[in-house]
Amino acid sequence: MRSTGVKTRVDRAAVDLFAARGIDGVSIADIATAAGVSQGALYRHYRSKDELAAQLFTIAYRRTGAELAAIAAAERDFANRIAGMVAHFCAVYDRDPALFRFMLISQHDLLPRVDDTEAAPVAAIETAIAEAIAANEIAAVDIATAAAAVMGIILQTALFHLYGRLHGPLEPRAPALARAAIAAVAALG
Amino acid sequence: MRSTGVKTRVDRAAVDLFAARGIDGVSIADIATAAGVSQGALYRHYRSKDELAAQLFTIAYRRTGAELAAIAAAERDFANRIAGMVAHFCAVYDRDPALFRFMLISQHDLLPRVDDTEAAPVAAIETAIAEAIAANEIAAVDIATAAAAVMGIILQTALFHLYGRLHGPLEPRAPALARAAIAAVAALG
Amino acid sequence: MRSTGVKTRVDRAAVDLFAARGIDGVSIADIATAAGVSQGALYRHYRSKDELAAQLFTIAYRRTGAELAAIAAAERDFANRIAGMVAHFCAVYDRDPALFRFMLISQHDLLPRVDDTEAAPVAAIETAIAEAIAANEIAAVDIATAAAAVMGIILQTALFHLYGRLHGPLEPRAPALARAAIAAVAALG
Amino acid sequence: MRSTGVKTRVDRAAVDLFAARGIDGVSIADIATAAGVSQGALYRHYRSKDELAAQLFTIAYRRTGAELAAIAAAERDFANRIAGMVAHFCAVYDRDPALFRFMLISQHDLLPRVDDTEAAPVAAIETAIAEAIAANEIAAVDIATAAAAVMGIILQTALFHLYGRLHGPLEPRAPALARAAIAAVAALG
DNA sequence: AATGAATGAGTGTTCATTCAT
DNA sequence: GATGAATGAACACTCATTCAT
Repeated sequence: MRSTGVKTRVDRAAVDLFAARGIDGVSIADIATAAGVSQGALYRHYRSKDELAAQLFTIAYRRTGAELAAIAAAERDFANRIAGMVAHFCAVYDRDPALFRFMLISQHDLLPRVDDTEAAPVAAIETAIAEAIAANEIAAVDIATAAAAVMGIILQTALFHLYGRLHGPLEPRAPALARAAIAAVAALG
Repeated sequence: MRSTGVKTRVDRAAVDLFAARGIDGVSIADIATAAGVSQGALYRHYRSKDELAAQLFTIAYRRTGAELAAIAAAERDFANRIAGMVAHFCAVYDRDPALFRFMLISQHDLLPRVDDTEAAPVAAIETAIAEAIAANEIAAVDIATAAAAVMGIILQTALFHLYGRLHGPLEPRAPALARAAIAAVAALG
Repeated sequence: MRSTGVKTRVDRAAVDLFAARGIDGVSIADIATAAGVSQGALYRHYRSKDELAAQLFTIAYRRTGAELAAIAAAERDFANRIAGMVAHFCAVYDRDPALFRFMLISQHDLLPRVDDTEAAPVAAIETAIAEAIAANEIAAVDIATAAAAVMGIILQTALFHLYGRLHGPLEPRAPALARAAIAAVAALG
Repeated sequence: MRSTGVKTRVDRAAVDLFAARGIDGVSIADIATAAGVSQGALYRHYRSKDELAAQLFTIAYRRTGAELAAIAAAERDFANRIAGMVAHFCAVYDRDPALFRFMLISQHDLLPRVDDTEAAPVAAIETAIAEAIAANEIAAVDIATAAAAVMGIILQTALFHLYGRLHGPLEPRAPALARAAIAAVAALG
């Protein structure tokens, strides 16, 4: 039971600081101080600042992708799948807005490093759309375009919340967002 | 007396480099070299690197906001206003994807510095939605939520294009995106 | 004539410090301070500490090699060539013992980086030996072995001087060292 | 109660690594890993990295000095003493070239710490020369100068071998090197 | 007006050493 | 005794900014 919980504290501090100031706006010294750890200790868990950021991103990204895929697999039709995934996005946001913000603002740098393209959250959405088309639940649409609309509605809502344009938990908004997403996809047809 | 257009070249180089590597990934030396200018000359036009980035962002941001407002003002009903604005976003993207990418990836840092809230692109969209509600063109919806959906559909589409998920000019996609945006807003009601 | 002589002062300080404490025993801060220059200024002339050390070594190494070759070429027989080269080594030592010491102690690290094998001081000695054999001035010996003996006599004498085992300028000792070198080569035959 | 031979393994690993990369190029972690020991365990045998290097050097240095002195004492005349000592140097080199290289490249740092001047290998050579002069075996020469020539011939040959300029075991070369050393000393007179 | 050398604070990273377990 | 996580003081290097020319 050695766990001083160094890694846990480092991860938490890093996500919070990265979310607030961006990866480049945060120094290793900042993270170490916020985590209550020496700078050197950090390097026992991550080989570099780059790896720290990439790990945090990749793990959250893959986990979210896997959760979305599981949710979609558990629902029977397109509408419920979209509703479930939208609700999950909202729940993820509500639970840890800093992590969500970190992912939004660092995706431009870090997405290219995630090669596991199947683990992507967007893949779960694309799969749901593709299957809905195949099952004649919705009209044929370009899958990438439709997925962009769905993700855009969710992520921009989260962003507006982060910017203070929206308030309160996101999860109660999930049903409305799901309806909007489904309508948008239908309108693309 | 050749107007070397130092500022023009600096601005161009800065946008391209910022878009490609992020603001922190680009040094003043990089920009000066790419612009064919000395580092010192750069400081004749901008007091700091921060100011350079903020200026580039703010000007493009306000110009886009003003153009959107003008387009909305020139159209008579909600559907045409959304269509016009969506088409304009697409045109802006097609004309200068680097500028678009610069704005997308640096909004998290630079948006807080733009205090002129009326000049924001989102303000034009919100106004169009508010007026449509007032004119009973659409059902009452939360304006910010609806604006988020509209912007999300547009911006995420642009992002997918930047990430290589979509190809070809965006403008031909404008009508479909507009339909999706309008449908999404309607579904939120 | 901008010359603040930064490079000159950096080179001098670096050689002196490297000679006294070894390359790894000297920090960039040490060199900058000793040269009366900021650390950053140093990087305008050398891309890295490594390159600084390698440049100082390579230039002195090649210059010495070229001078030895010129001296050998100017003399008619083996005895005079060895005498000239030994005298030159002594003169180089007397003029700048720190540079000599720097070269002796850093050869293990830096020699592998000098690819120009013809420019080596040892090459001049080997050439003189090979030509003496060809001209039947001396008996046939293994050239590398003979060159090792000649260089060993010179360099170990310099080392003894650096360690305080010998005193006074080296040049007066040159004739005796040359005799010893020639006798050693002859005895190897 | 298995004598794990921690110290033995540490010493071996340290010599090999120091020889290959220099003292400063090797970390305690490197040595511990190569020796299959924890870093902490290393400090049970040596108080510091400095002390480790100094001990390894000093012990080998003194042992070699003592062996040379014994060899010289066992021979009757100058020629046989030099021959014996040269042969011993070659044998030491052939048996453990890494140790030899370690001593050659670290002598600049570590020699000043060996205060026991009588234990030095060079002392054995100087004694042999001094006694040969006293016994009228050779002409009077400056002892330090003559010792430098003898050691230079041996050590530079070893260095050439380490640099790949010479090949095969050194011991067969011992007689020739001894002749060269004796001739060099004679020529210095 | 323009240059680019110089500055110096700040960065990520390494590593000898310590010490709780 | 042995371990290896933790420390913290270096270190090499970068870069926005200044300023003498």
